[in-house]
Order: sequence, then structure tokens, then C-alpha cells
Amino acid sequence: MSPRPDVSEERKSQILDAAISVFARLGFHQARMDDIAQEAGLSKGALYLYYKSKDTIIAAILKYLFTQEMKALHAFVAAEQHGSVRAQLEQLTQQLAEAMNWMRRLMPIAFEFYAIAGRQKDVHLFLQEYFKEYRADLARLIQRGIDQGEFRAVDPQTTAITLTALYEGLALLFFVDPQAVQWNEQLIASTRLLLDGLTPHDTRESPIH
Amino acid sequence: MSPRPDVSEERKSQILDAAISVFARLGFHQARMDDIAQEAGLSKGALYLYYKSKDTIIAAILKYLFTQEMKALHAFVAAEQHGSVRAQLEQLTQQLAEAMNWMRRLMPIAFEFYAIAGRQKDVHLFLQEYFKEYRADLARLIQRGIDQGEFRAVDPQTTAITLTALYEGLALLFFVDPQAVQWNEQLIASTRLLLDGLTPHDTRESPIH
Amino acid sequence: MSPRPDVSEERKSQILDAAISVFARLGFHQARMDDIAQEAGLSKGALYLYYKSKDTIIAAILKYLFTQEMKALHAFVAAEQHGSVRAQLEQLTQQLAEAMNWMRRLMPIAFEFYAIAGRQKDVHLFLQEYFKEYRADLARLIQRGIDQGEFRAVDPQTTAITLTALYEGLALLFFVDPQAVQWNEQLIASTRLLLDGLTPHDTRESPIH
Amino acid sequence: MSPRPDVSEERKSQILDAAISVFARLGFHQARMDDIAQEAGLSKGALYLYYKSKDTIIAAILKYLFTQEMKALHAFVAAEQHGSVRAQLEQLTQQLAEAMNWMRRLMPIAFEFYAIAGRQKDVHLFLQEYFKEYRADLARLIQRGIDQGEFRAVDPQTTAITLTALYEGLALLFFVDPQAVQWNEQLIASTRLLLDGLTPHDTRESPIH
DNA sequence: AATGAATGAGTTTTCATTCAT
DNA sequence: CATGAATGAAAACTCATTCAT
Repeated sequence: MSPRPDVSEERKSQILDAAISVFARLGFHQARMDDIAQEAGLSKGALYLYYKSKDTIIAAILKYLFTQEMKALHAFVAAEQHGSVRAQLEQLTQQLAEAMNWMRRLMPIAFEFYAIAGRQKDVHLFLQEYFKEYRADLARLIQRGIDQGEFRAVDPQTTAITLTALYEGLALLFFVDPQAVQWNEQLIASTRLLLDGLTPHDTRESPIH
Repeated sequence: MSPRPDVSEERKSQILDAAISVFARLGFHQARMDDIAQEAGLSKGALYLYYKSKDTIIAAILKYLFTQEMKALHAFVAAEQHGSVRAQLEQLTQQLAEAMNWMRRLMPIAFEFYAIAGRQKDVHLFLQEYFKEYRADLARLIQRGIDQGEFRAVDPQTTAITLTALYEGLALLFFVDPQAVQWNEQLIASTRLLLDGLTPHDTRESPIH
Repeated sequence: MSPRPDVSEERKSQILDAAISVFARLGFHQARMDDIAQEAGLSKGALYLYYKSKDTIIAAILKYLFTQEMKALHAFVAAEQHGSVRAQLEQLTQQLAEAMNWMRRLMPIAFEFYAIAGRQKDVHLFLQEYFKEYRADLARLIQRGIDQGEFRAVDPQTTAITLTALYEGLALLFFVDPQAVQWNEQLIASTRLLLDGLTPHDTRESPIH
Repeated sequence: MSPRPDVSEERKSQILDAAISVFARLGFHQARMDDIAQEAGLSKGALYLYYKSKDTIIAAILKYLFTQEMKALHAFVAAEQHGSVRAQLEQLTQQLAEAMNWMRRLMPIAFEFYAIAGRQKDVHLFLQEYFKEYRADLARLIQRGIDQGEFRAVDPQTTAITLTALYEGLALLFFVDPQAVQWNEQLIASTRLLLDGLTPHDTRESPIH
């Protein structure tokens, strides 16, 4: 049918990959279109055949990165529906641990998006949606934990927020000091701490008031 | 005869305030020196009387912001040495809750610094030091909790990292969705969750395997 | 298919020509890059495609101008090796006379280079080399005059310096007052004066004391 | 009468001295009013009490420098009216030799003025007048040499131009390469060469044709 | 489809000049 | 008289974007 296969999509992701690489290294502002073109092995003009502007590329990266992230979580949560939630959480921890190699170089990009969210409505809304879904997935997991009697009858929403915050915060701390914050070990330790609490059983106060 | 009072320090902080305001609104690179000058009620030239360059202003903000933050925590941890650590943590939570008004507009700036840390050694080192001190303060608090028998014999370092990550992560989530993440309530809830754990007492496993 | 011809060299000399024109008219620092761009019929940005900076253009002019000048002298001195040196000197005079049309507008540029030589080592060294070669060429000519018995046994170096100085000085005086200093006539007269001396034959003292 | 003596003139020359120093070191453009103020030990504002602008200072320097120079020549030429002109010329040479210490650092300034003359009528006219007087003084000297029978019946104007050019040219060459051009020796040698000529007596052609 | 030469609006920084004290 | 803080016009340089080939 089509004598030459459509290279359009291939080119677009070729450019996207290059852009991610360059942006991660230099930041959105300091990265030049020339840098991206060179990294992609294309001419500067070619970039504009596939993306309308630098901002369009940045927008595409926003979608791509967080959608990838979301897919991973979705897949994970959807997968195992029956085992122990505690075990599943520790598996998630494992998955996050492994994902860090990939995420590490992308973190500066993520931070720039967070910064931009403060002044660009569309970016703000996109991230809002992302985190909403992220929390929803975790909330469902937690709800199952409660239903299965593994967890106390906490508020799943509030707890999902706590868990999400923990992951994001740990990623930041690891990014800033990989020596002091051993990613794998810390993830496991923090997750267990959240599961088990700081307070010894016998002195534990009633959760309300 | 009447020596004009030295306005140097006043001007510097006048400019710093203006710059923070403008950078928070527009980001480091979209903000022009003219914007800062206008916000400060000075001429562009005056800026250069007190700061060598735009980058110098940004560097001054980095120091100023995180040092302020650190001071607040230091003061807090140093203050009350004898009461219940659990109570003190809830007070810290309260203090953080109140600080959010101030922090809120500064968060885009913080995120830009995190992003920049990826490519600027000096920024990276500064933040590393900041978080190290932050964790150290919390670790001391936690150690006291353990000593006083309020907390289980957890690793204070690891736990301090967890707590710091929790705060940072919550701030991010609140920043992205203040509706869904009620700052005050969430802070309290998350802190209590960490103290008490997710797992019901009677089913709680031993912390290690 | 049809590879566009490399316009790089063409552009560079196009810009150089324009820059010489503008610098001669306005001086190095009063001339703006826009002026050069306009004179060259290019955009300001195009200038930077071919020269890194304004200083780079100035440096290129330095080399171009004095190298041109040197080439002319080299060619002249190399050309006629057998005739009377006196005749050849008068021919050189003639050549200089004709070159003045071209040199005239470049003299302000030359003076700026002399001024700059006082504070820029590289310019200083370049000019040093230029004048060294210039004197060497003339010294060879003079030596031949001595060898052929046309000239007294003067020191060729010292005499070459004298001749070079005379040319440079005359150019300055002509530049300042073309009315009072008739270039062609003055060149001839000065050269002859140097050849024949001021002192009448019979009263001439011995060269020493 | 005047309780406080007028410090105005003192200040003006204080500033002029400082400006000459700074301009010689940095050039007209690169030298900032602050530099001059600092060198003069005054405030920037004080400069403007005595000179209307940077250009006014530059103009004052132009007048000062060349007038000084002129005075020296005038005084010299006016002084001895009766001895041998050849001897007087050698004395002038001696005086020039001694003046070089002072002139040396001023030469970049002189060159800048020559450059500026190309685009500023007033500077041009001033220099024109300066060189006219300079030549007139020398022409008178030469005329006397002719009258006294020391010199051939050359054209005094043309010869004065030659002599002036020689001095200016030698100064340039010395400025560019003080090693190669020994000022004192070269001045003497060049002057003698001009007096005695290159051509041996017996082969000397008739000056015309 | 692809190229890369050319454009020119936009930004930081400098510095002569002013003027309140 | 003297000061030096403040001004703002000016200029070099960058780089996203366009478009002729």
C-alpha cells in the first residue's frame, strides 16, 4: 500500500528523545534548537517540520514523560489484584527502585515543569491531572488493603497523598544527595516505616484526637 | 556634615525582595532586569550598583531562601527540649502549616533551583548542605523520641529522610493541587500516619522480615 | 542535487569591506555592528555567522590591511633586481603615490591600530613584525645600492628605518593637510632630498663629528 | 584680596594630568570617568564642575599636548639665531631625544587624535594648524641655513615637511619597536643622513631631471 | 522532505551625565 | 564646592524561526 513507510512518527520520537537528552543536560532555556537538531542527527529546519516550535517540543515532552510514568503505575496496580497489598507495595517499591536509573536524568526536566506550572495554566492542569490519577491508583490499592484487613481504616485519599508525597520527596532528596540517600534501601525503609509507624504499639494513642 | 545614611543594605534587600517576587511570577529567565527594577522602584542601572549581574541576584536568592528556611527549623528544634516529641512534631506541623502562605509563592523558585542543581555544581552543593542540615535537625528530634521511649528504635537518619521527604513531597502536591491537598489537614494526617503506621497493631509483622 | 556554492569566503570579505568602510568613517568604537551590517547589505545576525565578534572583525582588518601593504612592497622589491636603485626608489615613490587613493580612507584605521598597539600585545607584535619586514625589504634595496656603488657606505638598517619613517611621516602630514602637502610632489622631493642631502658638496663635513 | 586662592585652575590641570594618564593607558573609549576621577583623587561629580563632558576633557588634552610640543619647538628655534644651523639641528635632535621619555606614554593619545582627525573637523583643523606652525618653524631654520650657505638652495617648505615627517615617522617606528629603533642614535643618524644625502659626491646627479 | 543561511527582535550590561544632599 | 547614588540610553550579542533551494 504505502511504498515508503510513514517516517513521521519515527522522526517525532527521534526528536523527542534528543530533546529530552538535551533539555535534561542544559535546561529548557539554555538548550538551543541547534543542540537538539545535532543530538537528533537532523537539521534545524527538520525540527520545524515535525514540531511547530520549541514550546511544542517541551509540551510534547511534558505529555510523554508523565504519561509514561502513569502507564507504569497503572499497569502495576491493574496487574495483581489478589495478593497481600503490603507485598504489592513492596513490589512497587522495587519497581520504583529500578526505574530510578531512567528517571534520574529526567528529574531536572520534572522540576522545570513543576516550576513552569506556577505560571502556565495548561502545564498546571496537566500535572494536576497526573497527580490526581496517581493518587487515585494508590488510593484504590490502599482501599483494598483496608478491605482485606491488612490496613487500619484510614482515609484512602489522605493516605494516598501521603504515599505519593513520600515517593516524590524521596526522589528529590536522592537527586540532591545520592550518597546520603541510598535510593533502594531508603525506599524500602520509608515504605515499611509508613506501614508500621513510629510509635510502639503499647504507647500508641488513639488515632483520633 | 550630615553623612547620608548607608542605604546599601536596604537597597540590596529591596532588590532581593523585588527579584523574588518577579522570579516567582515569571521564572528566572523570562524575568527581565527591567521587571525587577520596576518592581523594586529603581532604575535598571541601580540594580547593577548592588548586584554584579542577574546571576548574582539569583545566587543571593538561593542563599537567602534556604537559609531563612533553615533558621526557622533550627530555632524550632532548639527551642523545646523536654516535652513529648510527638507533641513537638505536631507543633512543627503547625509551624509548617503557617509558613505555607509565605512559601507558596516561592515554590516555583525552589523548583527552579532543584532543576538548576542538575547542571550547576555550586547550587547542587548548597542544596546538599541544606538538606543535610535539615535531616540532621530532624534526626536529633527523632533520636530524642527514641531516647524518651516515645518512638521505636528506628534508624534516626533513615527516619529523618523519610520525614523530610514527606514534607517536601506534600509541599509539591499542595502546590499542584491546593484543592485536593488541604495543606493543614494533610500535614497533620500524614504526620500522624507516619507516627502510627498503616498496619493494625495485632497484625503487625516484625520490622525485619 | 545542486549543492549551493559556498558563499562563506565571499561573505567574509563582503563583511570585511563593509567594516573597513564603516570603521574608517566612524572609528572602531563609534561604529555599531548595525552600521556594518547595513553597509554589507546583511543582517546583524549574519555578521555573527562569519565573525565571532566585533573584535574578531577588527583583528581581521588588521591582518588584511597590513598584509596587503606588505605584499605590494614585497612584489615591488622582488621585481626589478638589476637597474639603478635610485631609479627603483623613484619608481617606488611613484607606486606609493598611486596607492594613496586607496590608503587615504584607511589611514584613520591605521592610526587606531597604532593607538591600540599601546595596550594590546597581539596588535603590538603584529605591527612590530610588519615594520620589521618593511625595513628589511628596504634595507635589501639599500644594500644593493651600496653594492652597486650608487650609495655611500651607510648602514642599511639605519637608512631603511629612515626611509620607512619618512614614508609614514609624510603620509601622516598629507593626511592632516593635503593642501599643504602635495603627496606626489612631496614624495619625490623628499626622496631626492634624502638621496642628495641638504649639505652642498664642497662644504660637506666628514660624516663623523 | 582673595581669601581663598582660586583653586579652579589647579583642579583643571589636576584633572587634565589624571585624564592624560588614564587615556594613555586605556584609550579614550575604554577609559571611564570613574577612572579619571580616581586617578585625580576627586569624585566623579567634581570632574563635571571643571569640565562639561568627557569630550571637553579630550579637547583640552588635544590643546594642551600639542601646544606644549609647539612651545618647546618655538622656544628652541627662537633661542639661538646665529650659530651653525647644522649644529642647531643636532641640538634639536638632542632635545627631541630627551623629550621622548615624556612623549612615549603620550603617543597612543597622539595616534587617537590623528585617527579622530579623520572624522572631526575641529580636531582636524587644530592638527593642521599645529603641523603648519611646526613646519614654519623648521622652514625658517632651513632658510637660515640656506642664507648662511650651509645648505643648498632647496625649497624650505618642502624640506621642512620632509624633516617633520622624518621626526613623526621615527617616533612611530620607535613606539612600535624600541628595540630595533634606538631613539637617540637613530635620530642622530637620520638627521645626518638627511643633511649629507645617500649619494656619493662625485656621482651625484643634478637635482633637477 | 530536508537543509542551513539569513533574519531581527529581545536582553544583559555599561557608563556618561545629573542632581539631591 | 563636593559627593556619589541614581538614571537610562545605547550597543553587543543570541537564537527561535523562516524560507529559498
